Amino acid sequence: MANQTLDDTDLQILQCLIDNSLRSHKEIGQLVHLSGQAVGARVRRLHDLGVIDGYTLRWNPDKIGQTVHAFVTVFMKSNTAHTAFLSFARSRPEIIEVHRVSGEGCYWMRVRLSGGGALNALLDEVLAYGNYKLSLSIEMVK
Amino acid sequence: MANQTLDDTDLQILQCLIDNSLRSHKEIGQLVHLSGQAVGARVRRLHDLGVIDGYTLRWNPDKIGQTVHAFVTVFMKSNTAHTAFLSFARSRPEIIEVHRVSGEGCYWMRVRLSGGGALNALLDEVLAYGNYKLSLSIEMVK
DNA sequence: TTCATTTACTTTCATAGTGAAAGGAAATCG
DNA sequence: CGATTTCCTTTCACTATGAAAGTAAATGAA
Repeated sequence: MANQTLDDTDLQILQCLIDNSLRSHKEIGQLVHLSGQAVGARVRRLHDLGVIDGYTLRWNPDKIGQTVHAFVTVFMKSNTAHTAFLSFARSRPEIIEVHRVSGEGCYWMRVRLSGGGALNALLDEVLAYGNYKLSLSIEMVK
Repeated sequence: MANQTLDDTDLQILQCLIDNSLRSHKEIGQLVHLSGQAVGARVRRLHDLGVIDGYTLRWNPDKIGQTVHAFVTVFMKSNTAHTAFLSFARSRPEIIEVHRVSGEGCYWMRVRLSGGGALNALLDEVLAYGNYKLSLSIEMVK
């Protein structure tokens, strides 16, 4: 296999697919001056290199009733609570994303819920592991 | 057009596509007991209803050298800085996502950068609009 | 230099996925 | 009761795809 590095064409293809992963290789090929098959080969390489992890949707949670979008910074109350907290976080589908962070708090997470009641219930459960700070997203402006 | 509501099958299809948007309609159809074409029609409806916004990639920014992933909460220093800050944020490709928030600060944003130097430079610019709090993502654990 | 190898591409071809159209079954409604 | 609507299936034509074969340029060794 070739060089581990990506050239400009690879990045262009990547950007193009991030924008719309259904674009055909042929169409992308016209942009980057390659045949569709050559684009296909590069996409496969991006996959092999681990640059591309998978294909997914851009979608609208509030259209299925998940109107609350919030960010929660968690401050663990003890050193032993970490693994328990992690398995809790992983088990909850309303917790979309969790990061171990340095700076403010120990963990940061993004949650999506159907309303204030659900948020209240979730935060109550978080309290078992530590304190938190909450930011509600009013609008995603970018 | 039909009812505005989505049934369980629609949600199953949605979940399936979020997991892997390249799955064929036929394969999804086998899961939800429909023909591929019926799945296609429902996917089109999800599009029309605005539930599905587009198709994109799950990918790995650190593989292209963007190794720093950070969350920045911004506290505006004046009421007039908002629009300027927004156009600044929108113009910077390293600022991936921006939300207006209630709770901690005025805005929350996610940034991806090539290293500490770039982060330092970006934060310097943010200081023109207000103060900030920074959290570095050590690892995305979910 | 010359020949062999590698890399990355194009073209060709067989296969699979797609949307459009036509037709059918069940539910709704006057 | 028949008409309409909704949602589905089947069929069909078209397009996108990956595999294979062939080509051209670059690299490297004798």
